[in-house]
Amino acid sequence: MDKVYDPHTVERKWYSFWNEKNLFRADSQSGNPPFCIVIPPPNVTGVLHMGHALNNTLQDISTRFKRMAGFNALWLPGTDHAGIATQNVVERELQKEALTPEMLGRDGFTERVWEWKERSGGLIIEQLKRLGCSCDWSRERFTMDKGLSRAVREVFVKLYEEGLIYRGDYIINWCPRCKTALSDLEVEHEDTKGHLYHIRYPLADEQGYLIVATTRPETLLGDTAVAVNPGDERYGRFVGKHVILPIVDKKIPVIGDSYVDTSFGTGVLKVTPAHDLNDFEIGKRHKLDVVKVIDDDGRMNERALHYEGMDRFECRTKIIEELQAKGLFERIEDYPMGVGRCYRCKTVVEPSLSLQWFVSMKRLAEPAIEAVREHRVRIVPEMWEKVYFEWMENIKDWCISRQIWWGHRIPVWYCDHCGKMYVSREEPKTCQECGGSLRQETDVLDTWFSSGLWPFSTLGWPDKTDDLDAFYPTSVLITGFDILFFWVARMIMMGLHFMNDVPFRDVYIHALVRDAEGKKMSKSKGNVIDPLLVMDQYGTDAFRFTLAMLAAQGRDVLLSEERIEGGRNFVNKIWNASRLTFALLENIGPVEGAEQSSFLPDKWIRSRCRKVAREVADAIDTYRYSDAAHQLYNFIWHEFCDWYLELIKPVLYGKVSGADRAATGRVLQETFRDIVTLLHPFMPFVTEELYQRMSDKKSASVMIAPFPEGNDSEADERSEGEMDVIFGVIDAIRNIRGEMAVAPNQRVDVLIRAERERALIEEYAYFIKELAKIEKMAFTETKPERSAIGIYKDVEIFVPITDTEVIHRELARIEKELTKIQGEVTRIGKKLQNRDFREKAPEEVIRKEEAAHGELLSRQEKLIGNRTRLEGILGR
RNA sequence: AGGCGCGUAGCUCAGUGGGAGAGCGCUACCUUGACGCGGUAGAGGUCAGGGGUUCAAUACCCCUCGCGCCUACCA
Repeated sequence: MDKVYDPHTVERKWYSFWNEKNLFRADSQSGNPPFCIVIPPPNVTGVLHMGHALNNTLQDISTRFKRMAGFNALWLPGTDHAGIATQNVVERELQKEALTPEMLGRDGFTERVWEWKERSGGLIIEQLKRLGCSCDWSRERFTMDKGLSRAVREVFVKLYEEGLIYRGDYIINWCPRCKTALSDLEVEHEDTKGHLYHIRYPLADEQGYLIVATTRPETLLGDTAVAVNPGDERYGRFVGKHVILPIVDKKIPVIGDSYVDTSFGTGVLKVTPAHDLNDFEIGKRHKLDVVKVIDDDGRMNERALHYEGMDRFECRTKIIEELQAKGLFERIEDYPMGVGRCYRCKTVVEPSLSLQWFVSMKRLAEPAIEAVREHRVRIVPEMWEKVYFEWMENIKDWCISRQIWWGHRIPVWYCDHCGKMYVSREEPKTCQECGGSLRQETDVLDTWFSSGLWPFSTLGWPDKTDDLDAFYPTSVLITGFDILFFWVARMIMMGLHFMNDVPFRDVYIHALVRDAEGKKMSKSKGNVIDPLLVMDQYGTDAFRFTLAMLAAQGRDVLLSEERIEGGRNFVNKIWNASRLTFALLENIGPVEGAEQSSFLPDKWIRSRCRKVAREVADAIDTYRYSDAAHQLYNFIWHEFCDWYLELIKPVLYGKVSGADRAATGRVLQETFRDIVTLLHPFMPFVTEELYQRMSDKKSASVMIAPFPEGNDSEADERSEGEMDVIFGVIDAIRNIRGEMAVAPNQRVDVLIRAERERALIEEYAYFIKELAKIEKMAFTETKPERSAIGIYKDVEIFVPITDTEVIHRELARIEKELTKIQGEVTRIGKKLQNRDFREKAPEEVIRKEEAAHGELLSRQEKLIGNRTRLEGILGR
């Protein structure tokens, strides 16, 4: 084995090994309890980024753990067709060939997208495999495949029949770049520095004008009224009169509507029902005309007079110029405002009146709110429940139609002749009313419409399948908070509505990955760390383990190369520990028939290992991945490597007479196997490599090795307590050596004064001497004069001092510690004298404080004793 | 505007109603027969500030300041 672990040589081989052995596969007929996760399907256009890496690492940890713990584990993978994103990608590709979608036509274009999908769409799946994901690839799904498309149609038709889907004219968010409607969630809000323009609208029947304040002067061309608050003393009298709409020179009414805020702007509101949600509502109340002046491509249309064909933002400037020229411009002031942008292409979204399809949400939301309130779906961390409720309780109808070609085409047909509409699972041939020919609706559905069905459509719905029986509801959904509304909430609503049961029992919401400065990683900021490069450079296992360590609940994950380096060092540490372990075991030969060891370090490490196994299992089960990883890190590095391996070296090298080498070898072997097994969910590749090298492996793969049973009742508290004494004594001696600047390789003599612990220390004297680098160790009844003192509980350790300069150093050290102790003694002493404390604090706390107080006093006394002796030597 | 979250060692972060922790960084020493991607020891904190509840607060409540995020139809 190499001195340094090389991930590249081992990682490749094991993934195909698992695959060939069919270890990823779940069985719907299995008698084992089910555990199921459906993957948040990445976009087919996607390449693996840090968010995916974290998300899928956590899913894999849970899945691998549950599989090893005896569950019938299914991690169901797949990808999302990502309507707008994918269409954009293919459009860009066409551009290179000087083609447009229009030139290919709808069928030609979608064919191109499928081609593209077959060619490049599998990239992210391959990257997930590199990450080590143990998905059941035989069940991989795609939101546009036959089965899922059928599920989409079924849901659309059912909801329509139930009156929960409707079509109508409403103000929606329009992206002039993508040329499609967007749902409210697909609009990103951004604070920008805007302006408030004050414009004069001349009165029609008398002198003067009303001054209107607006952030969007270009929409003036579509104004059909001016509104004031009817109770406004300044303007009330104008209600019912008219003003002349500037530039257009058209008479429009002044209306009274309580929506108008008298304290905002001038108190006069221009009303453009076709380009503003509130104006639209006002327009409905007052039956106003609706004049659309901006086209689907963001340019002014024929209703915009001489501005026809001009870009909406250029028009804004020109309109102001024209108003100034006409003396109708009052003034301009800075005004911070929110601008909506398309989440795909960042173009400023245009609120626009449009005929679209909607899902009526209220009735669907109510049971979904209940389900979370009653914890039939448990959201972890709980804090996200509030966010969920907040949104669900104020939910608005969902615009689901998109004016693009890539996606599930809405299953609605219109008769060319009589206009009758058919909503149907199967394509109707001709109009039943008049026999006329039918044309299918050209719009497709929002991608999230099909994603919302994912937990049951992937398991075979609408058919009744074994998979649905076995795995629905799924166990847990693991995802980031950024798609809580987009996806999680909708799955809960759809699952309840169509399956009559929640889609998953738990939702674990993990943090976002950010850079070391806490900034969101983005290509434009140039602060992205590419997970694939990281895996190349540091190894997949190191990367995964680092992510798990950083994935504390409810916090952002700040990733830096230094952290990953730490992960790599840990993997390397394990690698080297295994080199030693294998060498030691080979050295002593077979250990299978060995006796149960009575060697204290053996009993101690077994006890610790069982506890850690238990804690790791608990932590993964409750999504505390970071806790689990830290437990393992500390146990393996600081207990197994730093202490245990060092303690057993002399035994296994045959330097301790009377030791049962085989018994200790057996414990080493068992413990090492446990460690590798416990680590496997976190670092699948090295652990498989090491497992396969073991002479005592229990399964064909560590992937299906039983997860070590942790059991607190088997904890060996007595052995742990005794080891603490040994550790305490060694630490005390090392501390003195360090403080007195004794070189690490220089052996020292020590005298030990102990009563109760004497037998134990004597028994393990050899090990103490080895680990603390002691030449001669002896016991004493009296306190030697010329020595430095180390204390562990009642045990006093003396290291003789020869040099006067060292005496001064020791005195300084004692002084420093005494100061610290004095503070503590005073603090606890006060507490113990407090009558309220003695009366009201729990018995246990009082005893604990008394014990601490006593120990401090005894330590203080010992230190003072030594100080007095040393000062005596110096003749003070 | 409302909501949520966060301010703990130089940096990044855990943590808990009763003796302040980790990783990295830093200092000193060390080729101890697995590992320098290592070992041993060490320095470093009024747990943002103020008030309250409590025998006891870094932790629970309120306020202030600073930072981040989400939701929102005030033009």
